[in-house]
Amino acid sequence: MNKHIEFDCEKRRHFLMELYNRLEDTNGQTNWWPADTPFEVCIGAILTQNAPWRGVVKSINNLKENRIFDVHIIADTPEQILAKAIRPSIYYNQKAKKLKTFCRFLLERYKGKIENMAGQDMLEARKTLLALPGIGCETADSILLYALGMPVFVVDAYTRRIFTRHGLIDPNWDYENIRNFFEEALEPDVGLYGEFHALICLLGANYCKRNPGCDNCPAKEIMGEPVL
DNA sequence: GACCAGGCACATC
DNA sequence: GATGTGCATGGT
Repeated sequence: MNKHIEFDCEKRRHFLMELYNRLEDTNGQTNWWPADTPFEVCIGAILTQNAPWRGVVKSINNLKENRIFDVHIIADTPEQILAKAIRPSIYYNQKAKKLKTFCRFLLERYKGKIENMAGQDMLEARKTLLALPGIGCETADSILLYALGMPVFVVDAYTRRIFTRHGLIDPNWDYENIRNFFEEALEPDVGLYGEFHALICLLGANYCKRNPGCDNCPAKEIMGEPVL
């Protein structure tokens, strides 16, 4: 027995677009992901794992100020030095390893440029990224969408929490189930996916964190009363 | 001072 | 294959 409301693709598309438009009306264009280069998107995607974004900004600034922010230099910098620079991102020892592994991978396979993955088939690229240690579904999809401009819907903790809370997805669904929920219903539009994910994150951070009743939430009218 | 945030890997059952 | 646990900062 599923607890969530089931609705066909067309109705779902309608609903999601209504939600998207409402969130955009409230917040405007987010222009997420904030990064100067596709490489910076990748580094940010790894650093933001279970960490607030403000810490990631500090970490990236530290890397830049220390002139480490370069694929060759990160690959060759001792973990301790990296860890010190990315301390504000939490789990800095683990993440220092991840950054080095990722940069070495880029150098070995793509001449140090993530852009060189862009010609690859999307599913192949996804598989390649997921095979790397430290890159899970959300991180891989963030890289595919925001660094490579591939139409993948990024699912994060907020997406799960918000849509579960309102009875729109099943609490037991895994990452792929939730991704399909969006991708089946929406056109594969990179701009739409990028903005939608960002708006969901804003919604989560501003209204859902410690507000089970969803008071004052701009999307409540469309999403309905919380059921969980 | 407690709580928890835009995950992931690995151990254990 | 499902569930639990370590990682370990800094703002509220």
